[in-house]
Amino acid sequence: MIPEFGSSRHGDTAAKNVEDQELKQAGLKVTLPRRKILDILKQPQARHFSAEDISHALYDRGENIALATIYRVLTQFEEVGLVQRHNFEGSSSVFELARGGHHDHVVCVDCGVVKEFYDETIEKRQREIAADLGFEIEDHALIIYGRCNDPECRERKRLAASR
Amino acid sequence: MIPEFGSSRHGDTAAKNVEDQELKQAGLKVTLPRRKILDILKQPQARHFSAEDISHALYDRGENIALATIYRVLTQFEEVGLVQRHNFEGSSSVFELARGGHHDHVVCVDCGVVKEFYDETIEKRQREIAADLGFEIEDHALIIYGRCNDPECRERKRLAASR
DNA sequence: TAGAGAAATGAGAACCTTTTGCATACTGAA
DNA sequence: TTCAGTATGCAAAAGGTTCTCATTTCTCTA
Repeated sequence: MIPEFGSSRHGDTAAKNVEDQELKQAGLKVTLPRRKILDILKQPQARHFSAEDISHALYDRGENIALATIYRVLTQFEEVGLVQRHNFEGSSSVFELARGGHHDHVVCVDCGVVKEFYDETIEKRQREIAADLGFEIEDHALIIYGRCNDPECRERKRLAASR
Repeated sequence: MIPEFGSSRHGDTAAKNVEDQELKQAGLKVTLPRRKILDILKQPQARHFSAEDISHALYDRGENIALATIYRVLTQFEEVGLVQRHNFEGSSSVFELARGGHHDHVVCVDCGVVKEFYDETIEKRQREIAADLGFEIEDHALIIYGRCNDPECRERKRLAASR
């Protein structure tokens, strides 16, 4: 039961136990698909995944989970607050692990890279505006679309297009 | 050719001429479907339409335009800047006539009513944030979801659900 | 630790919105 | 008025997401 030396990668026993706890605390049964999907969502290289992205990521790991299950699991994760769903421009929803704090997004229209930000000034104004209009805020989405100045942008664009 | 007394409703000759000019100025051929759709978009009672909404509105007027055409026309209108497309939460895009100024939206999660606002403080912060992150702003979408305090909200909700 | 009952999964069909292909109809310039 | 080039209607297709249902997996209890 003690993780052996060199086993510290995804699928790691210790990591699994952590994830099991998270799932249980969220009120969800611990199942293989849920654990694997959570594992993908936690990988540090990326933060925003469409259902397809997750499917591909799993495939790359040699795992295979039905798309229907991925959608179901993501929806459940969203319901219990484990992930947030965003509808960026374009067709499909993207999901990201909820890490407590709210934040908004800047998306590059060329390469699709996503950056996050939080701005209290904006948050405050939103609350004021909603109140002025007689609304009780439930949620909000602020997405800035632009072009990033990253030299790798063009390269990423090419990659994204070839998928 | 002079509009007769009592003819000042949609379909009005004078109004048609105005719309014809708008279409021409936008670089589009004047066709019946385009004129009719523009006419629906201009009606004062509502501002935000999905393709279905437009289809139904046309149907109610005894007109009938293929959904495919409605989508094509809306896309063209968007391309020439006549309308703006928004992706509120939920499945379909909504379109509104572009009347010059940019504005953002507050949407009631119960009845779906949409209110618009413009706030220079938020606009300014967005520009600053984008600049800080090295982005050149192309566009942005800010949607506040909440519950309105309108007594008719419940009634509208019922109506919306029954559609 | 085996077994029952509840819940979750896989596979594919179904759904919904949006797009596309193609034959026909219309628009606008000559 | 004619004609080339577009636009439209219809039906089929596409893309993303959800649903159905038979089968499998979990969890809990005996």
